[in-house]
Formats: sequence, C-alpha cells, structure tokens
Amino acid sequence: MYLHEERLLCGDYPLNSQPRNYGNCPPDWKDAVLRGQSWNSGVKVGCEPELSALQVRVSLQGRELWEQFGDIGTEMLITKTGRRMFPSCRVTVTGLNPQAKYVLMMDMVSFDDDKYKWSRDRWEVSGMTEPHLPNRFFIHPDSPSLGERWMQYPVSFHKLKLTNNTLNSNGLVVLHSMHKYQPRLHIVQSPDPYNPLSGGYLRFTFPEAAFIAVTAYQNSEITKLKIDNNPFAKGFRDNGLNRKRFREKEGQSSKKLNERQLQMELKSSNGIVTYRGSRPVESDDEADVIVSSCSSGNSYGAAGSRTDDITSLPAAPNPLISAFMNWGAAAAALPCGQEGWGVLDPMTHNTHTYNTLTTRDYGSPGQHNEARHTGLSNVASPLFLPYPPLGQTHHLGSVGFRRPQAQSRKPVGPHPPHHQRGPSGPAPELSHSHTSDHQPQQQQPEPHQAEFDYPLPLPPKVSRMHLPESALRSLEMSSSPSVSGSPWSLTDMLNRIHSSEGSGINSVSPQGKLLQAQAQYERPGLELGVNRELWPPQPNPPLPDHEPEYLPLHNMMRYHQNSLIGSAGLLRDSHVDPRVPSCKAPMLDL
DNA sequence: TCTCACACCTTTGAAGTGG
DNA sequence: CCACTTCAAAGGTGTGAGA
Repeated sequence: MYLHEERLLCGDYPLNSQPRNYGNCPPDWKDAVLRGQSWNSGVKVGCEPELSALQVRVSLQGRELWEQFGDIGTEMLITKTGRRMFPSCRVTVTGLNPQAKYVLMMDMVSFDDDKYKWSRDRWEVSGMTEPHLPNRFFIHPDSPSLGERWMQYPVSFHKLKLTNNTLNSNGLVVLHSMHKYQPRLHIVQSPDPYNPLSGGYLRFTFPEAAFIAVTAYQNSEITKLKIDNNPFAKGFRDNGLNRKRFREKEGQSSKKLNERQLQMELKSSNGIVTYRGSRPVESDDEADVIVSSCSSGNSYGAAGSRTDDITSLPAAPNPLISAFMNWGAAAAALPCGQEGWGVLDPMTHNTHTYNTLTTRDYGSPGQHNEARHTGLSNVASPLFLPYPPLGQTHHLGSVGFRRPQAQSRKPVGPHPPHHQRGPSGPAPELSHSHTSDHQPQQQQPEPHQAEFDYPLPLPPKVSRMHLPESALRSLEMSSSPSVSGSPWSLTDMLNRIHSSEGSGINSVSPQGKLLQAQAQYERPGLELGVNRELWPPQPNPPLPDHEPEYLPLHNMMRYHQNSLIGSAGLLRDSHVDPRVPSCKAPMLDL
C-alpha cells in the first residue's frame, strides 16, 4: 500500500497526504482488480457475513509523525511493567454498520524474520528471530461499541502497552527486544444470534508504523524525536537543561569554571575582580549566568543560548547534546523555531480532525465510484507492484525502515527540522474512551493540513462508572488464564464479550480494565489466496496482510484452531474452541 | 542487553470556592 | 447547582548507573 501503487491504480486522483486509508473490500475484489475491472460491492449476493459487504476503511492518524519516526527507524521501548507506544496508534474507521456492534483490538505482528542489532549508527540484521510469541490482543476499552461510535471519533490505542515480560498478566502486548513489529488492527463484529450475517472479521496492518522493540533506545535521533513530541518527556527538552540533575552538575562545574575564571581574571587583570558586596561572585544565579555564556562555548548550551555553530565545539557529555552536535551543517541549515517544524504535531492536530481520504473525496459511502477506486487502490495496490516483501528492506543494510508512499511525501531529511522544535508543541494523544490522557493542546492550525481535515467533535468524556460493576464481574469470572497455560483465543473473547453484552456493557472500565487474550492465527493467506501467491510461506512468515483481510469469524476460528493443532495437537472441534468451556476468563487488567 | 531508581513532567480528579 | 480554581496523587517519560 504505497502511494505509487495507488497512483497506478487511481490515475490522477488527488491523494490525501494525511492518514492513509486501509480500505477493505469483499473477497472478490482481488479478482476484479486482477481482471482490471472495477470492483462493485453492490453485486454481492449470498449469505456472506455483513462485514464482508462493507467498505470498511481505516486510516492511521498522525501519519506525519509516524513518517518522521519511520525515516529514522522507529524504536519502541519495552519494559517489564509495560511501556506505552509513542507515537501511539490512532485510527479513523469508516464504512462500518452504524448499528452493529464491533470489537476493535490491536496486536503486534512480526515485520520480518530477523533479529536486529544496533551497530554504531544503524540497524543491522543479527540473525534469525526468536520463537514467535503467542499473540496478545489489546482490546480497545470501548469494545464492544456500535459502528456509529467507532466512526464518530478517531480510535486511539494509546493505552496499549508493550512489554518483554512473557509472564505478565496485566494486559500487555509481549514482544521480543530487537525485533521488528508492526501494529495490526482487528475489527470484529460481535456475533448476533438474530443476525446470521454478523460475526465478520477484518484486520488491517500498518507497515508505516513498524518499529523495533528495544529495552533502551539505540538511536539518539529517535530519543530526540520522542522528547520533542511526547508531552510526558517535556522535562528532557532543551537538551535536558532544565533538569535538576543537569542543573546540579552544571552548578558544580560552573562553580569550578567560575573559580577558574576568577583566577584567570585575577591573573590577567591584576586583581580586578567583579565583586558582589565584599566577596567574589559565587552565588548560583550569578554562576549560572557565567556558565551560560561559557556553556554555549562548551556546548552545554544553557537554555536560550544555544548556538547553531556547534560543530566546532568539544563533545558534550550529554548524549543528546552530542547527537545535536553531530548534526553538523545539515542541522544548522534547518529552519528554526516552531514555524520551522512545519508543524504542528499531527498527532495533536489530528485529534480534532477527520482527515481521511475517505470522508473528503473518495470514501464516503455515498460516493461509490470514487470510494471504490480509492478503496480498490488502497487495498489492491500491493498486488500489482512487486515491492519487496516487508522483510526485505533491511537486507539492504539500511538503517531506516521502508517508507511506504514515499513519492507523496515531502522529503524528510535524516535530521528533520523537528529537532529544533521548541519546548512547545508536544504531541498529545487523544483518548476518546474517557478523558484524554494526552489532552490536546491548543495550537495554531496547520495550514496545509487544514485543507484536508474535517473537524470532528471532541469525544465525550466517559465516566468511570460507564461499565456497571456487575458487568465487569461477569466478564472477569473466576480464574484468569496464565500465559503458560492455554491462551485465550479470539473466540473466547468474543464469546465473553458477546455474553456480556446482555449485561449492558458499553465499554470496559476506563481504569485500564483490558480484556486480553491470546491467539495464534499467524499463518498468512487464510482467506486470500492471492496473498499466498505474493508471499510464499516462510519459516516464520511475516504477516501477509498489508491490506485488510476479511475473515468470516467461523473461518477465522477454524484457522486459528488449525494453527494450534500443529503445536498443541489438542483441538479437534472445528467450531468450538475447547478452551471456551474451561470457564477461564479473559485477562482483565484491574 | 537489560533492569532499576530517579527526576521531571502531564494528566486526572477530588476538594474548595464563589456566583 | 454550576463553573472555575487549586492541589495532590497517579502515572508516563528518558536518563544513567550498574548488573
């Protein structure tokens, strides 16, 4: 799903440079595309699940920020207790049945079969991947909700946490360090006993959001980018000059410097020394002033005194400063100031906007032709352009990640201007499940973006008591599945969710009560044979679904179970997950 | 490569206040 | 009762030392 592919298919359709759309089409769209025909969802007949007939599209929000990270090589910190992603995944969804209930969840899938290592200034392949971990889903706390609700606001997965602790049971997504992953969104229609067409299943992967999981940041540019954009890391901006630790160090060194300077001055000026009162200046304040001027020369750069001419300065003890210095002339040539960033944080801005290709020009449900084209191209483009499989890009030994839609993007150099961004302009995330975790900050609108954006109302705040306690308990059940034990399948979750719907569940408690489950249907090409053709099976196959896949729920379950048979050899019933009646509950993060 | 304690920061919600 | 402000706790950050 790259832009050039879209162009091939779309002709001259103007493309929104903002979030990409991940259109979904019924299973027959690929045939139509291969025949060079226009796909027409209106001709669908038969008893296929409802979801298959919908032109569901998903757009990743904050694409510019993702691109900035992707250009450098996104890294996501994983910790034992779990670490949020930044940027987090936020998507807009269109094309759902407003009155049907859906569960949205996200997991991480391997980007390729390699393990990486950071070598000096680039990522290099370092052997084969470790055994794949069973998938863990992060179910959006608002699940299940009506399609209407999912489409009303961007859906944020900012609460998703990554961990390397395989024993965790707190609703975290487990990843291997030094492995590359990409987020994958699942849209599951809640089974409705009165609607035989319900229960479809779609999934969308976001290759541009691929990242390498790390336990400590390797690339200082990534660190810088995160600091500049993540409001929680605000304390590290200005090269950390406003941090106490730094100030203390600076204070000590400044005193020494001050003393030395005083001695120098005493020597050179025959005893003419600046005195405050009756003694030489030694107060911290005054020392700071002195050090600021000195530190500029020493590349410490006190706040407000940073100079662009840093290339000739000695190495700074702070790695960030070092990184800063290493930019050299390229960095110095970049525009300064917030205006120079170009931007406003897309994350922030998109929070209130609905800048999807779909809604503006191509995808509204009533605009079938254009929507069809766009959707078709979005989905089908990978079929035509033999871009290297996802896992191949790194074989070139490149540092960065492949850049989808590279043609459409304004060039972002290796040292994008955001490095010089000021302290303002973080990238808050929007939580629509309840009060925003990262409250959007008021920023001036981004001119070029405004052209594409449609304003969306701010999502309502959801009370903590939105989910009745009784409903929670019904979900919770007695025992929780252990990681080592039988994992929870999607079936389990859906059964549980479905059964709980009768209890009036509209959303899971915002207190981080997360349904969590594990599934192991990682085999590619379940429904889409074309995928198999394009990506032959691999030892540990990367996810083939760069485009959305439609999976009737029962098929998915069967597939899921089949995939388990090989390893566990326990599953026989193709319709009933034998683990369901075990009364194990999905993991709840209480 | 990984873990942990730390300082710094934002977010969140309760409590207080005034109209 | 509502809107607004204040305050403290919770929790998200990267850092840096040490294993």
